[in-house]
Amino acid sequence: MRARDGASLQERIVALIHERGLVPGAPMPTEVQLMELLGASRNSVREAVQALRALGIVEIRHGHGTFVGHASLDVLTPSLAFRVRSGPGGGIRALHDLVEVRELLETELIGQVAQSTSGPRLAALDALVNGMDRDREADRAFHALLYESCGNELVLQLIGLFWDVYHEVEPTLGPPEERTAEIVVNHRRIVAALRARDPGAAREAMRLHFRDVKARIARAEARPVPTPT
Amino acid sequence: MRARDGASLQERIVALIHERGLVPGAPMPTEVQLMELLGASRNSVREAVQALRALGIVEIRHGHGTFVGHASLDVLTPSLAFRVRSGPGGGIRALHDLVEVRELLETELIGQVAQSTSGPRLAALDALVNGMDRDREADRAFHALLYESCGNELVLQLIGLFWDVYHEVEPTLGPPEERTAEIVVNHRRIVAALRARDPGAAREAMRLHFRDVKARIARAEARPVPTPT
DNA sequence: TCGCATTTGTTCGTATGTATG
DNA sequence: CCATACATACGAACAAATGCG
Repeated sequence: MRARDGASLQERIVALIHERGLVPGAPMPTEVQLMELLGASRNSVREAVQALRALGIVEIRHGHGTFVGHASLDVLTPSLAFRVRSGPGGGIRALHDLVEVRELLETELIGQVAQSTSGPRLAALDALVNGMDRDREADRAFHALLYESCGNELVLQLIGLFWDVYHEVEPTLGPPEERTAEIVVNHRRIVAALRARDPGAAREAMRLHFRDVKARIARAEARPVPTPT
Repeated sequence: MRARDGASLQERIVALIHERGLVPGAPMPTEVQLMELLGASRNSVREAVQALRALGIVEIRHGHGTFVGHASLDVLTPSLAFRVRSGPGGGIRALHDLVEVRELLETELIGQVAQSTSGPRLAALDALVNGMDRDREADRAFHALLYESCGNELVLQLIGLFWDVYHEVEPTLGPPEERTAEIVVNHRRIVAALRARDPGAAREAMRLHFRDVKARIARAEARPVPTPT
């Protein structure tokens, strides 16, 4: 193990996880054990482990130990948010691209689930729409619930990730535009299309929803750039 | 700056980048400068910086300095690859989900570019298909070139990321199945649909392409799990 | 070509905070 | 309250890579 030194410590620790068949939640070797396993000092081991923590590959619990992580996509929020913010023109363009990817995914997905969304789920979606003016998170839950029946955990996390990044960057666009009425109408239209089991209408409703989101970005683009303190 | 200690060093460094308006490629403060700016020891600073490096937020050049990174999505390859591999059942299910997301994105995108792909681009695509039996990377370049005209850098990187992760994990499925003929036929069908400027046919051709990819995964699922050393 | 300064990479020793039994 | 195990943090020193005069 100490022999092959082409790989970085970070990569060697990942290889070690796979070799031992460690599954998410399993305890990692302690720092001292990693030191002797990898033939490296404590600080080098810690730097590698911190990098893996940033990637969600391990989880660290202070005073308790280090454990194999689930590599959930939400750990990538800082990276994506940084990417968007540091884009040209204050990141307006990057934000537009981000929303467009959400639109791509969700228009395609909504067409797939349009004919198979159950009655109880429709009722739950209705409830979320009703709470949208009060609860900010209702929108996030709405979009997650829409595609839950796909059984594709990755796409759910991707959509959640993009939602998080958008709502982290969006406040920098300027003063919040409260257009709750528009938003609610757009979401009701989506649910109505699902209830009618009409994939084409569902896709169209989704496009209209994102048309408004992109319009908000376009308005911010036209406005003078807010001075970044 | 030294005052507020609610945020982690990692977050404070990111905040510092934004406060100073540092753009990708710009030089970061040296480790010693970060020490005094953040009021932390060198080791602590290094651990935070290494985490940011893993996320692609900074780039480190030994003996030269640390620079603001581009947060390109390909740094997320280890995280996604780990996630797929550590999924239940050797990650077959997670791999299926991954390919399905690619399919979602690419079927939607191909419909968008079907009517606007220029002649020279079509010729370049033809050339890539012809080289696919020899050059493994030709497939990656093909899918990247398809959507280049969208002008959405994020979606290009996402598709590249998924391609990389798939081809990193795929060899663990078992012995390579060389079905170059099938692959070439599928890609030719896509180019033909673009040449005919037929979005519906393009989407269908893309579906057929991914149908074969998913079939390969399904065959691997039926096979006994290869013992992980 | 050489030597020097700068910067990151690695290691050691030590002390402190935290969770568990 | 104590003891143990673990992660966190700090300071100092030396090694290695890069750039420059």
